[in-house]
Amino acid sequence: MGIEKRYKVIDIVEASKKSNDILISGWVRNKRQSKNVAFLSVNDGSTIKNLQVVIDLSKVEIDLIEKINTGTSLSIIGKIVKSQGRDQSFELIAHKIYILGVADPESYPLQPKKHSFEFLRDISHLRSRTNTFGAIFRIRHAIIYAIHNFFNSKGFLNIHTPILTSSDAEGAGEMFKVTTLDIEKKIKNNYKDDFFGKEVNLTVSGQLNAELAALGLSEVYTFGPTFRAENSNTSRHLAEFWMIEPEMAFYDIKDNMDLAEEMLKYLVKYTLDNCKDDLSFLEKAEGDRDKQKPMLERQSLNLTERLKFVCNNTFERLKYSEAFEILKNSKPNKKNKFDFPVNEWGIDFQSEHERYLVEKHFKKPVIIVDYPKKIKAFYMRQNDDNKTVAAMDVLFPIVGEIIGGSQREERYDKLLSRMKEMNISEKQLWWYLETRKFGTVIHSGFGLGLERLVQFVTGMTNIRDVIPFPRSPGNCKF
RNA sequence: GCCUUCUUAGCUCAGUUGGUUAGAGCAGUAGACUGUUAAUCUAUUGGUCCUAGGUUCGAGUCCUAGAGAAGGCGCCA
Repeated sequence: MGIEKRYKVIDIVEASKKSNDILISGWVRNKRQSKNVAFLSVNDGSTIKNLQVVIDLSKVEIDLIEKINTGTSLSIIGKIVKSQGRDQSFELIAHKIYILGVADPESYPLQPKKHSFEFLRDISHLRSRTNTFGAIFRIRHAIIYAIHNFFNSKGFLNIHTPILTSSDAEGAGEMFKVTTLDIEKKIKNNYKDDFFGKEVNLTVSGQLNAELAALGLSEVYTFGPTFRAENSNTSRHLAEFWMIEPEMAFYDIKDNMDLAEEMLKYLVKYTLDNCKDDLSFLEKAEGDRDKQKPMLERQSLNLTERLKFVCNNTFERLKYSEAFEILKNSKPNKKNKFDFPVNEWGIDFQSEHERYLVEKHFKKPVIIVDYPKKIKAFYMRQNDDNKTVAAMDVLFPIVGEIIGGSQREERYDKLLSRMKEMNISEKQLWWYLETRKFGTVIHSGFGLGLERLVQFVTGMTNIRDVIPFPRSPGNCKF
């Protein structure tokens, strides 16, 4: 061992490499044994498919074979041949087997059977060895790659915005404090003695910094971790998640919507084209789970149908006021079926309202624009009606709000007066204001939650299952 | 943070109206079997019924509190 080139499982199951003796390494998913022959299903994470390894028991030490169980890591040198079995076209006839690490079958928690996602979440350190999580993480990678691809092809620059931030004026949620002070000693909030000499938090958004860069580089995007200390206990919130935030000079709200729609379609199409095996595995798994559910809770479209649906349909665009009228006159509202009635212009839509618009009324992705200014952030551009701002939310089935964005207020006076109205410290954000003082231009941007997109593409119902090591209230394991 | 539900073998789950020694499938272990594919067949090990109190002649089952989890809601991406 050592001289042979290591092949990946995907190289063999997709197209036979016809060298004589080749080397494969991976983890055993399953062993099947009869009197004269044993079969191993070996996976190395390169594909959802397993490599079938055939062992002639008369030619290999039996002690060695007995040490091999589900979870064992090994390297095998052997020959690729056409498979006699029905589930694969090629298989590896083992000539030499090296056990790298045994896995005690009495204590190894993964079995060749279905495990609940809750159980696998408790063993996140091992769950990437399962079919489902292998598929999810390969798809997650494909999406990340496609994001950079998309922006690069459009001339966007990737900007790293800081993770440590001293601005707490963004209003995007509760923040995690960062300090080197000894909290055991109960120092009375004297941040002058702290590492940075001031109060510092983990970022809740890279937007304000990205705006600075866009107002000089034209088109930029950030793609980094985001931290929210909200006590959110839902299947679509994390305390640490990854967000993509493009920020574009010379883009108005319509350009912004066009970009958001083009991008989502590109990313979904990319996974349809490049993750076929993983998607069809997830689709089948979802179908099996659906069969256990009552008719009403089942998906009306299967996974790839839902993805194609996004790619092939123009997103419905409408103003908040139009959405408000539709909801106000909707059957569930008139019959008092909503928990939150739609009666007064200016209310914030609840997720039941968004789901009605997306899943019942339009039956496709929806972009709502021009929200009432009093329910939106200070930096959003005020419309001429003096009531609304150029904000947009892209709503998807199941996951809800997948993108939130706006045209930014580029007029110094308007921005300043809005900050005063909303009690945002102009002293703290002097640098933000200066971009409007010197060479201001119209510009726009939005935030896309990576995990929510991965959730939609994989059909996973809990966001904690689309990030390798989820952080949520009361949970920071692994 | 609020509401609802759940917690029984390593995993997935049964467990009747409160009643003797708590069950199944899978995994594990032992064996059988000429190429299997969540292999099959036979036998078999394995339990603090989440924790702490309480009611009762008797609690896996009923009550109270706590812990953890899931789903829904709010906050949002």
